[in-house]
Amino acid sequence: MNDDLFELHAELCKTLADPKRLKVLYLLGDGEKSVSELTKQMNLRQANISQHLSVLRQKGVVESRKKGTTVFYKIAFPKMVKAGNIIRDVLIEQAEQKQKIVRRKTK
Amino acid sequence: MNDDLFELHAELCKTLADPKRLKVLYLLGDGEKSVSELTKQMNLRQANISQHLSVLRQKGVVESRKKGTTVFYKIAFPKMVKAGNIIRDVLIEQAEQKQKIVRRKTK
DNA sequence: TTTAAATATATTTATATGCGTATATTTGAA
DNA sequence: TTCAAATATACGCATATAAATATATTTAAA
Repeated sequence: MNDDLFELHAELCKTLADPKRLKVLYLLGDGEKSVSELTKQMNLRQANISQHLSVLRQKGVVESRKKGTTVFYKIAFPKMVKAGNIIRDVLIEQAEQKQKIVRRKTK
Repeated sequence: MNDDLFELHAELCKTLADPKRLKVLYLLGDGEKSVSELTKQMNLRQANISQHLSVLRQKGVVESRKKGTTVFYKIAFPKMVKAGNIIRDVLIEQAEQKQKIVRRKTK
């Protein structure tokens, strides 16, 4: 196993290691969206959204398309995002399990 | 979709967003290992390994077991690591694709 | 060609994180 | 109990990153 791959993998994780960016990807899950659409749905400043989109684009996680003054973003590698969703499902499972344990203890 | 889940997910990604920690998880893939074993295989200082293991343990990614002065670590949620491996596979695919494009262009 | 809308970027600030060094803690053996 | 081995932790430093603010850029329309 090549160490470079761990570097690459870590880079990707770092790219995804931000709740705002994860939410952007979630919102892009059902098709491409413009920056202004994302800005509205995310309740964040436009500059901040652009910064995050820039990170995601540089790392190849999203792609952009320009029409007039509007820029549309979409997910570049759906498969990769699917993997992320699996992780999220595991997290939910975990959280539910913890809840059960807490309930049992407090009974 | 609850925003807390994105926070949780980001936390996990942050935990995995380090090449050393990913390598540790890879090494733990075929069973539990002691800190000293990991230190040897990783070619890092012992303190540094302990720091990384501490992060992984605090986030619930690994579990530890003590026998004498030796502490053994193992992966806590194999399913989660499996998801990580899917991501790695996608990364490899991507890298291979890029290589092909480069080859085509340089011909 | 001016203007406004949409988006991107530069800069600053605050905070987080990894590593190295040194030291503390725990445990078994002498 | 003293010592050594295995592991963990505390501290300082350097670097990376997110957010806010301000400004630049691009494009269409008036």
